[in-house]
Amino acid sequence: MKKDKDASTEEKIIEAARKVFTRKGYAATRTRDIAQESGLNLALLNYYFRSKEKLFEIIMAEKVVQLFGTIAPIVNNMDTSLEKKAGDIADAYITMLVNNPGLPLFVLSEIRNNPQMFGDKIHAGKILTESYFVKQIQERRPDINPLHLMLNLLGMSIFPFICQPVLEGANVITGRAFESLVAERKNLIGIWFNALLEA
Amino acid sequence: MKKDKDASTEEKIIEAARKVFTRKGYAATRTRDIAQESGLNLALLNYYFRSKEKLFEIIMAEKVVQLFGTIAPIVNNMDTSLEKKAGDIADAYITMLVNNPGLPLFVLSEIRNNPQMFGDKIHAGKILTESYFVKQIQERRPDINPLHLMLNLLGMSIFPFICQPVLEGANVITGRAFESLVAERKNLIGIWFNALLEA
DNA sequence: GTCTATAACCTGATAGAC
DNA sequence: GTCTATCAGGTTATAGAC
Repeated sequence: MKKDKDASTEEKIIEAARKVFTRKGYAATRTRDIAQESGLNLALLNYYFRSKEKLFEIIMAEKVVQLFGTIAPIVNNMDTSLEKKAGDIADAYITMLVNNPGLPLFVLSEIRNNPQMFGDKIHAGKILTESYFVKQIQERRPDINPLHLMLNLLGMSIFPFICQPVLEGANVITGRAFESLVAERKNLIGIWFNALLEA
Repeated sequence: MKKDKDASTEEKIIEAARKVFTRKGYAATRTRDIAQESGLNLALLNYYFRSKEKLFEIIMAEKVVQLFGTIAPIVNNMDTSLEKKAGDIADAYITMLVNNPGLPLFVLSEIRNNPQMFGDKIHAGKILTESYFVKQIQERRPDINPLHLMLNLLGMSIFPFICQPVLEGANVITGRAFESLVAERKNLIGIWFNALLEA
């Protein structure tokens, strides 16, 4: 884990851009915010990255991989059971999202704002339709569209983080308590998913 | 259902603002976009609503009520069982969201972008902690934080709509097929929620 | 490579004719 | 009430000194 102390100027800008873009979205962030957050000045952003848009594309590509790539190795593992995979997926997502709580809302909003910009760039399609995990679901429950169960599993893992700003704002559950709650879910979701497989 | 033909100028602007704000979010919409969408000119927006921000506040307040108010009458109904309520909530949300698929992503993003602006304005707190529905969950499963089951139920209902732009963009499921899929869930979610209650 | 100053452009809001 | 033209301020990007 490199720290700011010895980070290159380029890396300082990237790190600041990560923070600001993911917190406020593309349209609402000002390049001045990124410059200030990085402790550097505005001109350097263009010196290193040519434009706000180019800088954004770098961050966005990185975040798309982070969101959709987290479970890629799990869903195509041919050596684990359906039940094990479900638990692994929940665990992987929650562990990653506790450190990046704003990630899903950021990526999904930006895709909404610019649908044509992605499309093919997202391997979510493969995970949701062609993965070994989906095949295992189909074998177990040939009577139901496997997408239903995928959405339930991903929703149970990711949805709490999408709601976090509301839960915080409405004082339903905040800070550490929220983190404890989602940590509990690492184990519960596997159990719940099994129940859904039987239902 | 009034149509544009006899809608007042004020209503034309509101209707255009609804469309543009919910599709692109506050920061990314230009008042010019709203003017064009309404078929009117820029100056009229300020004539009727003073500023972009005031116009936005009207739309946002409306959308917050739409998102959080949809299930308010259901969760406090003292005459229905836990199981019935779960099915009713799924049905109410999905029915409403098929006509407003972008609503959750819009409202949740804007709250993230401006957390302090809301906070108290959202009765989500009451629904998630003080509703009769939550009491019924606690009675049935005193061993688990009822928020877990609320998040699962709301996630199963709402999460597919949050993913819709990705599902469309990655060609996983589009248009009519998506609508059929979520329609199926109106009945399935009640069954699934019962399974979670037992798990 | 890094900075300050500024150009070029865009956006929200208004003035004023009709 | 509605429109065109325009202002004032902010934002991205660049020029040019160091």
